[in-house]
Amino acid sequence: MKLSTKGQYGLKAMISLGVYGKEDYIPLKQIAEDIDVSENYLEQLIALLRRAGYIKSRRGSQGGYQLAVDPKDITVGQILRALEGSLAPTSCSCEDSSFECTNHDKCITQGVWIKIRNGINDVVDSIMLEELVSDYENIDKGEN
Amino acid sequence: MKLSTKGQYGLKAMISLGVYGKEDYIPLKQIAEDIDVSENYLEQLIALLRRAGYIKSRRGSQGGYQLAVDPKDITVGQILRALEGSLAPTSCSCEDSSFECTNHDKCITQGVWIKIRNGINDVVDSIMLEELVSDYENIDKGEN
DNA sequence: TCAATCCCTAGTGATTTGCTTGGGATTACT
DNA sequence: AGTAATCCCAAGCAAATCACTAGGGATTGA
Repeated sequence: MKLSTKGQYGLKAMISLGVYGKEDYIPLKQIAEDIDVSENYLEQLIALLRRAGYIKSRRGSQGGYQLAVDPKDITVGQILRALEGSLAPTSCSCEDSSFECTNHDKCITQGVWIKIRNGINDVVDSIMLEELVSDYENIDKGEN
Repeated sequence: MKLSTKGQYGLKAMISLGVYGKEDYIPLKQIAEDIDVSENYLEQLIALLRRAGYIKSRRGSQGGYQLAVDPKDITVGQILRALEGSLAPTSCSCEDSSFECTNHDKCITQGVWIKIRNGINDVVDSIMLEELVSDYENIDKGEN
């Protein structure tokens, strides 16, 4: 029942971009240093977030990445689902339900999995990226 | 972010034992048939639940398994944690915290993981095994 | 005694994870 | 126009984990 490192690094990348703001495009290299992960791997995670419409990019020299949305308009849940897929604990409790329980009316436990899924979504959709960005900025202030 | 089949089969095994009640010891074979899983695999899952004190066993002829607790005294959360370990989404958010974040004061995201963990635990600890057992019994009634 | 049952450990093929590698396309700057 | 900086993309791969299987030992009731 663990999140993969995609969710962990990817969310940190979004926080990092949130801190930089929207004036410049930040190169991959810099974000990778900030959150201590290899550039090549981070690139793949950022691609997921870009395809989801949460990050925009500019190629070439002076290029880089930037948030495509305002941190107060996006939830941690949106970010994690873009990176990890559904946060449901079983395939039979995914939102799209393309994987249905074979014995769907007799499956007692499916109700449990759906409650877990809803519980997770409630938590992560109640946290805006903005909150984490300002947490980060406050810690920096406190330490210097 | 998926539960393993341990949690899924193990919880079903507990429901099955709950339905049988405490008069007889139910042999592994019968439980395995009920929930459609191999005996050898189920045996390993039941061993986890036995070591956690939730199932008792009798060896030898006429032996088998039986709940060691009343279904109204045990939560789905206790069962899942016995099978899966902590339901925390990262090792740095486990209850025992033997895996600490290396950069523990600067880690912004740890707060998110702990909220997810608590959200999951709240859901699963609010469901008693008894509820699932009676759901099962009601479905059987409805179908025959 | 012996058949039924639980108990335990080791092995194993398939899948997923967490990357690395390497080449191509685009852009700013000179 | 050339070149360095950067993003984009797909393939490959070692290690870990998952979901079992296999098989032998211990215990108990008839």
